[in-house]
Amino acid sequence: MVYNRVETLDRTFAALADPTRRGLLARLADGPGTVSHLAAPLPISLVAVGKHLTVLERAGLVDRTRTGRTVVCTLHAQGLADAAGWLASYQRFWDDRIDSLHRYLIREHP
Amino acid sequence: MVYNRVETLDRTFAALADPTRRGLLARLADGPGTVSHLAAPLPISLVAVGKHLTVLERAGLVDRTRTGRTVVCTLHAQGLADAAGWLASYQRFWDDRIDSLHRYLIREHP
DNA sequence: TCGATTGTAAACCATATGGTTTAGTGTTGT
DNA sequence: ACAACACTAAACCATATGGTTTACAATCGA
Repeated sequence: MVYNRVETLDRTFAALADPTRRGLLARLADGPGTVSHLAAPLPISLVAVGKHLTVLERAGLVDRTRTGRTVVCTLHAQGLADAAGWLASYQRFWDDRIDSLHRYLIREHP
Repeated sequence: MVYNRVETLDRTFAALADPTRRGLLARLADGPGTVSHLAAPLPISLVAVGKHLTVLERAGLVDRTRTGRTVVCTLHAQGLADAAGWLASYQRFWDDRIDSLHRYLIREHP
């Protein structure tokens, strides 16, 4: 595992520890959205949502692309895959029915 | 999923966000250990390790059982399984890559 | 052009986190 | 009995986090 990956895992798990951010990811799983659109249903300010999106971006979980004056956010699953890959190394502790090929792919091609 | 699980997910992901705690889990994957034993190779105080273990216990990731004056810690994978379960709902966002890699391996290395 | 819209930056606040040192509570071995 | 051991609790400190309000920059539409 590349050393830099450790810091990324830190950021990824820390990003996932907040329910607002997990909610944003769940929303983005249905498709891209602008910052305003993502913030609209939430009970916090637009500024706070912007900060959450910055955290998610630094964790490698979302991409932000500015087009004009709006910023469209999309799910960037690499961070999620990294976190899942780390957890997969512990899968034997709770799941006997493991797909060995899947584990092999995670391990050999992270 | 039970509603209360959300707070547990918060604690679980937050616990996993610290490299010292991930190291403790990796160590515990090889078998149980006392607090002193777990702390010995680490460059921080025993007190700090004890706090980390409290965090891991509250996150449902380790069990602590006192026997005499020593406390033996064991991996409790339910929290890890919960986190992996949450991530699994996003697996379709990166599984395509795994599938194509699988097809590549089958095609190039039959 | 100019006001409205979209988003970020800055400053601020309360609380949480990760570490320390020092005390304290049991437990063990001699 | 009692000193050493294993761990936890308490107090403390520096920094991080999640939220606010206000200010700012950039873009769009009329």
